[in-house]
Amino acid sequence: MFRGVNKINLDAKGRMALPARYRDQIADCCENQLVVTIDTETRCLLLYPLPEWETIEKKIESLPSFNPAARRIQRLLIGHATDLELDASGRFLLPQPLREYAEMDKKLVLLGQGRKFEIWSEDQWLEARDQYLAETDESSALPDDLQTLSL
Amino acid sequence: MFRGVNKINLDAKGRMALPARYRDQIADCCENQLVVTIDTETRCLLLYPLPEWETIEKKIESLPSFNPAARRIQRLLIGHATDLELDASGRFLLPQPLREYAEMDKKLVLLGQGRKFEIWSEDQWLEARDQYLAETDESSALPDDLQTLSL
DNA sequence: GGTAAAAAGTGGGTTAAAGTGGGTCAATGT
DNA sequence: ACATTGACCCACTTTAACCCACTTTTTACC
Repeated sequence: MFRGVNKINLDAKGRMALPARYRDQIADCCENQLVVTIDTETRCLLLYPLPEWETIEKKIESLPSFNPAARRIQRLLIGHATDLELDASGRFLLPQPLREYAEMDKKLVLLGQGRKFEIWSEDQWLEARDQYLAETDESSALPDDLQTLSL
Repeated sequence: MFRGVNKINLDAKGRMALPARYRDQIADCCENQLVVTIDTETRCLLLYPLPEWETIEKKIESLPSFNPAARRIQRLLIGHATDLELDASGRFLLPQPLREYAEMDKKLVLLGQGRKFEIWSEDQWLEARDQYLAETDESSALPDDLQTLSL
């Protein structure tokens, strides 16, 4: 389970370092094999351990090719999914097209999100977060089984 | 499983290079024998490892010849299918009629799509992608078993 | 709490590999 | 026979993988 916010710098070559506290876990669960792809709703990236991604990919891939909604998801998610491997110092290269998509410059935020991470440009993240905060919990409709969630 | 976006240049002779990261896989699964054909829904091309194509071709061939929709698919897909072989530097020649169909000039995008690739003119791809992104996940009707897909 | 040591983060140089362009020659068909 | 096209080969340019070194932060121990 990945948790937490991490401010990270992208270097001039487009590399970012995975924070040290996640490295053991990543080495264990996927031998440093990761997959990044785009988030289709917001301009951020999703980072999965390879096995985790593969289960998702299988479901998406087996959808009927003539269904337009299926093609859309396949092209967006599988189309942008890129294999990554950590280098000796725990860094990886973010593919240029994905950096462009998420409007990334130097300052990034890595968000732990359970079985995956999200990677945001810091500006985009702060903006999105403030917007979320501006909405009240009541104003956004939750699925039924979450109405009773107790924090 | 093929994944990912790759920006590729078409040279003056109409050749494109298969990105190095796919070469081993292609050499293994089909000894560099590929088949390219058109996508019937959008102006892009489909690139298959030969064995993969053959199974698809068999299915298409066995469709009833008196069904007009079947004839359409047969003519379009099988009709445009062209065998390709990688040269020593991992490149292949895209047949001119297919280049015209997909409105290709210099800048291309190769999209990994599971068991096949898609090849787009970069302009066409960006346009199609932006259009997909403008649709929300909710608005596009997915098959039931994917409604619950959790990324 | 301060200091030293270790680890993490960061930057950048080097080198090998990938990508790209183009010339030549052989094959094909007119 | 000639023109056109594609296969093969070679050379140049660009990129990214690898390695090393420096800075900063954290941790441990005094």
